[in-house]
Amino acid sequence: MNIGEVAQKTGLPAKTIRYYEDIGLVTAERRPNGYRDYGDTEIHNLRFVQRARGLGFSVADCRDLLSLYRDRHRSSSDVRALAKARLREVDDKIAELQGLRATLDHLVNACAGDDRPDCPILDDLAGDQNAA
Amino acid sequence: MNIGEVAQKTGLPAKTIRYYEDIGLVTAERRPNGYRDYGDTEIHNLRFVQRARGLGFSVADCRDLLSLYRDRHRSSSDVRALAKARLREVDDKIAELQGLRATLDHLVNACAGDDRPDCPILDDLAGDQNAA
DNA sequence: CTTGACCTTCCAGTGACTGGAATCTCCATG
DNA sequence: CATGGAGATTCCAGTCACTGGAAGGTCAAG
Repeated sequence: MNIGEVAQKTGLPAKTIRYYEDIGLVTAERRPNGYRDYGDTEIHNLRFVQRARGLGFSVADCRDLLSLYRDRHRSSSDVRALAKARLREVDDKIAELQGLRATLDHLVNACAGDDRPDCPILDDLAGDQNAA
Repeated sequence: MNIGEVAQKTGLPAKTIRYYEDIGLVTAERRPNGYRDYGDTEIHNLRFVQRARGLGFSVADCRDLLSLYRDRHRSSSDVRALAKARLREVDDKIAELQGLRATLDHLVNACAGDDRPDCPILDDLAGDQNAA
């Protein structure tokens, strides 16, 4: 199967698929004419990576997950550790963003948003103690 | 004031301060010896950028915010629009991460995490319909 | 035989820094 | 006055995960 068809089937851009080959994540055979040739296994692996990336795993994580996936004798605890670490990252990020959200919301509500120049948002960014 | 002192006062790495000058965000005068020379205004602007970046505004946003800050005749509505756009971004990101969190949490709970190879997490990534 | 779609490689750019090398300036001490 | 070390300068390269674009090879249809 040519890369274009794979791109259509998976929804991954051809550029990205080539990139994954460049970094040795999912490689393909070559035809005599130099074209990449994909089979079911490669498509499967690409979708695997696509899902993992969708869950926010780094490409390095994907590499580990793929190799665990291919290892029939892995322990599920190894995989679970990766997932838990990712879960912690997500939790941290959510907490951080919720803090930001509160501040931004506060500032947006404090600001009249009219034609006048007074702006508690800028006052706050400027470090004005009486701001917002 | 030398860049090192500014770095200490603001907590910004000297590298970052130089970078901000490179991209024309916060510039400094030069002494005859070529050293950058910072005054209160520059420190103030650097802290302004630092706070805005802390709220997740892009460097491009910071540029806009700084120029609005310097413009005595700006309308607060312009600033408010930027803050509201940023708030929306944050909300979207939080929603996305909460979706991921739910999936990850589900998978982590479904996985025994022991020495056996069975792993619902990998099954799910592999697209196994009966997974997790 | 030509056209156009599709494939190839390689180089450069993204955002916001960060690390490191080579060189220069300043100040204090011997 | 020489020297040493801290701190300043510039410039180049790397990060992460792609993405865009140029230049050129391949293939099937008309």
